[in-house]
Amino acid sequence: MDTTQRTDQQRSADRRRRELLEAADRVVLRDGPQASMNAIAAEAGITKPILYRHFGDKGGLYAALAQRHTDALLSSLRAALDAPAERRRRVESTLDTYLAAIEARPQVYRFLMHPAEGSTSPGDQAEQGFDVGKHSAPLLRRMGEELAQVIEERLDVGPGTQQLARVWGHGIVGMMHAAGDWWLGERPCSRAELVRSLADLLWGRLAEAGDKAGGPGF
Amino acid sequence: MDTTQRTDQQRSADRRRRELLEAADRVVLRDGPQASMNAIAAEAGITKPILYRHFGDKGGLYAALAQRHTDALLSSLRAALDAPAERRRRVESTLDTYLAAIEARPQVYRFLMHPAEGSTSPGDQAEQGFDVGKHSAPLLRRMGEELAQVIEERLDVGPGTQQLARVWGHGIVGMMHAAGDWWLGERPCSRAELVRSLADLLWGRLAEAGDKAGGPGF
DNA sequence: GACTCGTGTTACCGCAAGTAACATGCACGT
DNA sequence: ACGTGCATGTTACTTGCGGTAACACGAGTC
Repeated sequence: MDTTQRTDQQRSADRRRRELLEAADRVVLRDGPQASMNAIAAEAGITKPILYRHFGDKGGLYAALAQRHTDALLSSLRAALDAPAERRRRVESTLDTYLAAIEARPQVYRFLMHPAEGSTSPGDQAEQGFDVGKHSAPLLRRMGEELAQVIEERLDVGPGTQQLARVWGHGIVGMMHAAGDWWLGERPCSRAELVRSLADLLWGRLAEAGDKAGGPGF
Repeated sequence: MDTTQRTDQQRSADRRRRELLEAADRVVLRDGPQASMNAIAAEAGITKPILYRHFGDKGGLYAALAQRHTDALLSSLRAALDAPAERRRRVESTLDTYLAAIEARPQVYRFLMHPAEGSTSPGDQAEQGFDVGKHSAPLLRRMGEELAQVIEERLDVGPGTQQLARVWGHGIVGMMHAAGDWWLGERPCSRAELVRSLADLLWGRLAEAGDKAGGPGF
């Protein structure tokens, strides 16, 4: 059994797969998260079963698509995080990178932010019990873990650093995501302002702020 | 046209509506967010069309259900936010209240955290274009706005307070949500530890922390 | 008793996910 | 040259869900 032949087949399959993913990408970009398998197949010039042979089910396609974008975004974020500058500047640049990305392709990120959710396979009966948690998108999870790792590697906050880093990683990512989502919907200010405000929050300006006169304080 | 009769009808309709919502509640508690209209109707001892007469469509039922829980949760949060204690303690208590809630009824909150999303009505063709943004759950939005208002009312951070308050409101809520969601899935620590860590983050411990030796810093 | 009106039903449509089962083209071992 | 695999493609189907139309019963009103 020579491996060259198998490699050939695999290569062609991989190329096809990439083509299909690009078609899917186009459709998602156009139709948002509710893009149907039929529509994607049509865009790719083929029919549904091929998609299913390549990706198993919709979740599989979703996962593959998500990974592409997640990888791309994460590498941008890593670059921002690794740039040679003081910490505050790096944090701001990272926030801005994320926001620029969701601003440029909202439909895609709207798609990415959802869990599998459409996991109601017909024959399925078991396993719908209590798989609680992990309802949030893989993208968020991955970003959270990634940031956690960066924090843990580079920051020294004494004992319990590891735990703290993970909490902070997910927390910061969540903050970024929610604020970004809200901002995208209402556009209440410029991206730069948003970035500054969020960085201020992380820099403890909330804790430092003085109470307003008259109230019970905050 | 006497109004007493109409009031009677309305009252009975309202009671029925509440019964239906409680049935829906039970189903969502059991089946999670993918609870079907059929299942809910069955739980209520009736059939689908009645649900549709009461709530219009699934989004309507979702909205009604969401409002109940959102109201309940928000009033708890407000209580925590209004308690007579120093700021840090109030923030921690608010975080803990939220986390306790999602811990107690994960399925419900999993349900609440989703947008309408199932908005593919059959006859619908228009309006699926670019309604970008507002993809996140009403619950998150409402919590964000609420917190923003509290911050704006009670905090003095100089000019631009209003804008800052809204950004912070949504950001903090997002942080809480994402961290909570992750925590619920992995249970890496106790609720109290999580609360402390998040409060530390808001208190600027990230900015204060020293760089670890050797790395490029963070 | 006919009229209406709210409550309930069955039976259906449209659509999307996912699956058989069948067809075709291309590389091979003999 | 010829069958044998095997990937690629198709059409046609099943299942399940959101949503609706059309009909049926029961209680008050004139």
